[in-house]
Amino acid sequence: MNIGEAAKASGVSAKMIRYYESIGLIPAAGRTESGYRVYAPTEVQMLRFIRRSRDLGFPVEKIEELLALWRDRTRQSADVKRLATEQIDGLERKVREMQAMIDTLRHLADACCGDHRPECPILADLGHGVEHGSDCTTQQSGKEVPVQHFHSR
Amino acid sequence: MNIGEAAKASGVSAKMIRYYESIGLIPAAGRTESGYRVYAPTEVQMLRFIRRSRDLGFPVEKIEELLALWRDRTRQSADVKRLATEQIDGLERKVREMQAMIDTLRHLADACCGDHRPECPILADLGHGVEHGSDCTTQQSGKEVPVQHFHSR
DNA sequence: ATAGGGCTTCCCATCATGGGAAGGTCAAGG
DNA sequence: CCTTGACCTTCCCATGATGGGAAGCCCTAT
Repeated sequence: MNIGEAAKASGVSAKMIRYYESIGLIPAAGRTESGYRVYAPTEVQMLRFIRRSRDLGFPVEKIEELLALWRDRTRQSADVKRLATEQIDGLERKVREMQAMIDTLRHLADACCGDHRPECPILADLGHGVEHGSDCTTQQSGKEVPVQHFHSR
Repeated sequence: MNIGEAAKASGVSAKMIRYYESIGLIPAAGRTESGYRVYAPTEVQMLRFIRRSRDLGFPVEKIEELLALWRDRTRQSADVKRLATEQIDGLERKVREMQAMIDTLRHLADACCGDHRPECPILADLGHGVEHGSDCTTQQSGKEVPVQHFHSR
């Protein structure tokens, strides 16, 4: 099995397989006489493990630990669970950060009528942190569109 | 106002200010005779605009567009709102992706008892996409811990 | 033998940010 | 006046995971 076939079978691109080898995440593959890398099913399985771990957002550094635990028959499942839990916590923190951005953006976008006129509370906020209350509603036909409540998270 | 003061006043590091200048996001600052960059309040305001935009997750490329609209007195607020909405959509997509990872990870972590024994459904899943049903509960004292339902966001 | 496709290595780019070195500048205090 | 320390300048390197591409070798089918 050469690198192209291993790539197809594992879902990891040939480029990435070489990269993982270069940084020592996987052991150096065997070679044919002409220098082509050769992969056995075991190695493809390891590549699939890496692929799935990446899909769950684990950084390569953590995958190194996961692989070590995978190979270690005397591992304690607590160690694996801790890695998974830390990963969950990290993802949740990022989600909270992005959710805060989304909430702010939606708040601003809701206050922007989005028409042909130049008045824009979004730019006003970015530029001055709410300077002149140039809310586009002040220019409109009397119909007040009150700013939405800001739900953080 | 030199670069250090502008950095403090805007919340953008001196390093980043130079970088933004080098990529043309901001115009080249004036210089003293000795070559020090000089910043006027207007420029600090622009830096604060950039800072706030970055805090909302906008990539530099989009900030360029936002700045152009900010300066353009004949802009249409619809254009600003479109940028904001696209940003919201992009963030929400990423949040959904991460939420899916979180759900999968929590599902796996819940199935792992996390004790001293080596049996681990997390590793089993990563290695084989659920091979031998080596759920740790099978080894436990009869008390079944059913796998949680998997809510995909 | 030749063509095409796959393999090899090596370099470059991404995106936004920080670290650090080498050297010039400024202000305060001896 | 000179030193000291804190600042500024430019330039190079690193991050993390990935892709693009060039130059050159190898294999297989025609």
